[in-house]
Amino acid sequence: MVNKKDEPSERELEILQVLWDLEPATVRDVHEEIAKKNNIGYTTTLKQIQRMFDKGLVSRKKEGKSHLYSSKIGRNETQNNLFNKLLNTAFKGSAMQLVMHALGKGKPSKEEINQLRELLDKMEGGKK
Amino acid sequence: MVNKKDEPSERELEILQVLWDLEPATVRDVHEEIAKKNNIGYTTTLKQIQRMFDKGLVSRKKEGKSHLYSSKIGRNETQNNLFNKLLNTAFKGSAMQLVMHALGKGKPSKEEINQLRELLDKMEGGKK
DNA sequence: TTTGACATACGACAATTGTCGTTTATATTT
DNA sequence: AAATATAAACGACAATTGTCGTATGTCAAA
Repeated sequence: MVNKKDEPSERELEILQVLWDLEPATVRDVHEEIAKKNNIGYTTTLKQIQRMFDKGLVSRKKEGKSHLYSSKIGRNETQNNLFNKLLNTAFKGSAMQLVMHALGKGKPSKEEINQLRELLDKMEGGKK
Repeated sequence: MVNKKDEPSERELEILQVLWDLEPATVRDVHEEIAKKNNIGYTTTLKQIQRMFDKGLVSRKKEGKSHLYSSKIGRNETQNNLFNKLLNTAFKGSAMQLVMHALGKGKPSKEEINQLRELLDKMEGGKK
């Protein structure tokens, strides 16, 4: 279980996002999604995905004339990595600061606020 | 006020971190810090900083034979940008999800928890 | 004023990333 | 089977990044 630290690049992350929702998906599928927001050619997406395959970021299986791709790293794991990176670089490891920051931004609904309170209670309970 | 989207690179961010703490600082100052964690040469850091200067990420002023550098973008602004990026890419814009994630990780102290509760109260208050 | 000791400036190089154009392979439709 | 779509494979190219080595400038001590 060698911890390969493959931080996906910007575009790669976009592609992974799509895959996590649609997988297994063809290059075309992914491209259509990506192309909604970015004006790039099909072969660009194709190349990107192929490189991801070479790096082992995604797996694939032949299906007719095309390939069906799936991500090899999970959304959760990736969130975790990126989160940690942000935490350690920009926020100097202070999760609290990050939380405050996050709360300051989005406007949580009443429900969400309560949900958070509960979580806090639980955390406090579970502590010594 | 042209919104130049200069996401600092990995290394650049490291350098900014140091600058935010020490500025105004010489290349040497910054390098000594960076070198604690990374085994790279002085000219590497120098070059990096010079490029940052060219890009307008930092400013400088001659002081004797060396230069004193300062960051031109604030820590806060940068945190904001990076935070947003993470939010939109990996967390699909759900700040709550990110908050939960963050709380799940670090173990906030009792005090911090209370601090958070207060913040929640305040937020709820400020919402219709 | 000559000599170090540093600091900066310059230029190079490899790897990665984002983008394509072109060619080749493979289904599918006549 | 021949023609037509599509998908994949290749190879290219420019920009960015991380890293240095070498050359040049400059302040300060001998």
